[in-house]
Amino acid sequence: MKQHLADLLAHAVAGLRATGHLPTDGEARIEVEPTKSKEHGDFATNLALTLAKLARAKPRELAEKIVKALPASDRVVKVEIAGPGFINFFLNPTAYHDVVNVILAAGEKYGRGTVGAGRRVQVEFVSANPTGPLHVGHGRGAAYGATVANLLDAAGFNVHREYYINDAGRQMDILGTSVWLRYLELCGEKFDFPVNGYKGDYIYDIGATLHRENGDKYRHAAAKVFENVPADEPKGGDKEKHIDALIERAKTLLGPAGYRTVFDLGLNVILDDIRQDLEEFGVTYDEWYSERALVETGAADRVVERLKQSGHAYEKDGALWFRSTDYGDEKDRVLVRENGQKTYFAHDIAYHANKLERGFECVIDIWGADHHGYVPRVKAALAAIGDDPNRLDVLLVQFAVLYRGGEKVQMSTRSGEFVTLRELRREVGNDAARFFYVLRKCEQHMDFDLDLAKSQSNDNPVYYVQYAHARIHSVFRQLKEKGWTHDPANGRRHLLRLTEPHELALLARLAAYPEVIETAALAHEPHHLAHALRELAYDFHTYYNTHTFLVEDAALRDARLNLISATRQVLRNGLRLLGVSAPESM
RNA sequence: GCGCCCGUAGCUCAACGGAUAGAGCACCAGCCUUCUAAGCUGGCGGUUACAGGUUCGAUUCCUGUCGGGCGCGCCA
Repeated sequence: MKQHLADLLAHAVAGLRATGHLPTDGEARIEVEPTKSKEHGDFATNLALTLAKLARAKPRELAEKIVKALPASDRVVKVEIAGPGFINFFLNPTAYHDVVNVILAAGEKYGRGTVGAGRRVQVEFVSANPTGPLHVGHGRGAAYGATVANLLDAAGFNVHREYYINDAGRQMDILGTSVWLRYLELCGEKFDFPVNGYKGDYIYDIGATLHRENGDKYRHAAAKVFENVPADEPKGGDKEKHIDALIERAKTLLGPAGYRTVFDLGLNVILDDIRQDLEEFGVTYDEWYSERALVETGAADRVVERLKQSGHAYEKDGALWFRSTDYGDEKDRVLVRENGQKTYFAHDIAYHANKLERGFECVIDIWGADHHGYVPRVKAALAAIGDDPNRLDVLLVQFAVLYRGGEKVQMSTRSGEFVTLRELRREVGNDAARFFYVLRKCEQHMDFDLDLAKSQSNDNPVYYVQYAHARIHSVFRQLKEKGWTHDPANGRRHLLRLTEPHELALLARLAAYPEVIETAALAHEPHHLAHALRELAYDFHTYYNTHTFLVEDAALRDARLNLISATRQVLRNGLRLLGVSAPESM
């Protein structure tokens, strides 16, 4: 419909240009929007306002000319000029009826678009360190990323979903060492566990597995393990130096193969847990990309070398620095540490260079907002190695604060008192979690009301939308009980009977759905879809409350059943994109 | 101190630079013999934090101030 009006306007503009009423230079961007108020018709364009300057004419006068130049259309009953120069289109109500046929014919494909056809994009999200279970912060990134990816897919893009496994680096060494130390405790060794080690219960479990499968194979005397290791913090030492020395000791005593076994056990157990958690949450990936693999293939070395060769890196204080300030970063960043180890940043440059090399037109990263300071340096690095930093779009997801009984749920990663994603899913269910997480745009701080998410009432937007879907199924069950059947072909012949304001509103909402998908996909903003579904549910519920569908008049009945059947289809399609179930009864 | 994000109705949040800034909740007044009351109708509620600027037009863009969150490591 929108396109049809845009075509009419384009025709008018071309006509005005041909007759010299409009200059031929300058582009005319034609924007047609659904109106907010019925007084302004069904669709409106601000074309005369945007072209006024170019045409050196008053907007309203230009609008007159445009309207005169418009070709006739049987779908448009009236065109008005209003306000400062808006052109309002009033549609023939029958123009909307066809959307019912379109939806029923397209089925689950209704809403899919083609803007992304032939374009490959990558969405990397969650990518939490495999050092422990996912918490509710990761949950938002998971729901958000999965939905953005689904939307892009629906908009026709070729989408690659990826999880970057941070399986290299110091944090993972700390994890591996923590596992080993817990294992040593189970072997009977006595010592103080390092304050900087990972203390979660799951570390004990992994240590126990190690012990069960290997007995004393990796056992070394505590005295040997802690010999000459700098003191830990409680004993007046430095906790960082303490844990680093323990990592080195683990590597020496266990040897490369033994260390790798312990390390990989920790990594794999936790990664499997994360994978399972996400899968249960309806979040799946095309690829799990290993940082360690990237390092082991020499990609990180090569990218550092490139920066060195091109003069973007320099040595200082025994380390190798990237001059990111040349590209607007606030300070230069270390690539290779004094101890010869490359930083996470160096690996990440290699990773992002690799992503772009893989030929994605656009690469989307979804990060927690606490990583925002990291964006300029990654973009700087991409620019320095000759890539276009604009191909990388980083979405920063703000934290979600949980509320229960009107009180903030206290969380602290430091003390280990964080709420896990799994706990949240258990408490409110996958559907509510997925829906609530994408109800706000990512840069918005979110208040997550657990009580609301759990409540089975219309105040809960998830139930409200799901119930609309279930209610339509219920109507069809009632139909059967009354001994009637739905004749879609008959309904199709009598769609003209749908003239009630509630029906026209519902039709307009259904017709707008594909555009919602496109807008949400291109803007990477899933909340548009969540809101649109709530509004669609609202239109349906009010319609339901005002009119009876199962009337004696078979023509009207079938037409209405076609309409609500189409509504059900759109609700199902939309919920599917959000990763929320569409129940048939509640 | 510097940087990024946010500031819209009592609360939670919307609004490609467009018309009279919208929803839901809460509150107030009505409604239930109905295909599910898990509902409906109406009402109340705003100097879009503040001050400038850009223009036909600013919640939206720019500058500054104030307030909240986050970050500022040779961790990841």
